[in-house]
Amino acid sequence: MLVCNCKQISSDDVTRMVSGMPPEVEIDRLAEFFKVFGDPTRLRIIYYLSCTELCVHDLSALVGMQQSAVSHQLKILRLNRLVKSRKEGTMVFYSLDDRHVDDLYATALAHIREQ
Amino acid sequence: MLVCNCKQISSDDVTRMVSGMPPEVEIDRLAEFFKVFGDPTRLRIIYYLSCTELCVHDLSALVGMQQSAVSHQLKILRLNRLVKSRKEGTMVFYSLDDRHVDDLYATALAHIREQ
DNA sequence: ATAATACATGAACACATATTCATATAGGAG
DNA sequence: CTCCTATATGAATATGTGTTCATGTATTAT
Repeated sequence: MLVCNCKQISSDDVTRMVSGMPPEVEIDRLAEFFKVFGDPTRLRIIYYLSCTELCVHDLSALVGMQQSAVSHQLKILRLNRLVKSRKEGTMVFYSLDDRHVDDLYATALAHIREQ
Repeated sequence: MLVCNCKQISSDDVTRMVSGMPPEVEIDRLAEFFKVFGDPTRLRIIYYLSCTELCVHDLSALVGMQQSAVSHQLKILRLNRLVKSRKEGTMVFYSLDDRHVDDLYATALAHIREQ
């Protein structure tokens, strides 16, 4: 790996940086994970589920979208282990399934609220 | 806003949830912000900049992408105030410009590393 | 002046993604 | 059984996004 010498970065430093880099698989999973939060509809769903457990119908009423759209998004959230579901009769109740969600939410909110 | 009564959620609770919901503009900015982290190339750039200040040429060598691609991504990072730039002659040095970046990175990494 | 280097940017293209529509499945009521 | 409700899912479509290519701008050197 060649690097220009504009700042005279030693090849040791380069080696350290490159080897400290998380493996590609992890970077990809990380990107995938952030992408899940990168959609307003999913963020609204996450917000409402942070208030209380909700069924799909209630969620779609609250976010003002069709049931199908909400189901599709819930599947993405489920696959990324951000929500879990519980079946009760014909209904499925969803709730948050990750203690990191609130942290991420709060940190990101702090960022965008700074000027 | 109508909600089914499968869990007998009081209309007071609904009002509280709905009014506690961040305004649409904020949700959109939040999604936009997370979207910035939702790309492997940008995550790699962020990682290298978390090690040290770097010029565009070095960055493109490190991430193994064309200078143009890196410039495009740096613009996105700059517009979202995650990196700042400093000009020195013909070169432009980039560095991280947000104290929340490390937090987000660490929290998300903790999530994906759990099982 | 010209040449060379560093970076930025617009256009184009390929690919991903969110929503809608239609339909399928599954459970409960009659 | 049939009907209805709740949810899931595949296909289609419109929109968004990342990369490349070509080119533009700016600074330095000769």
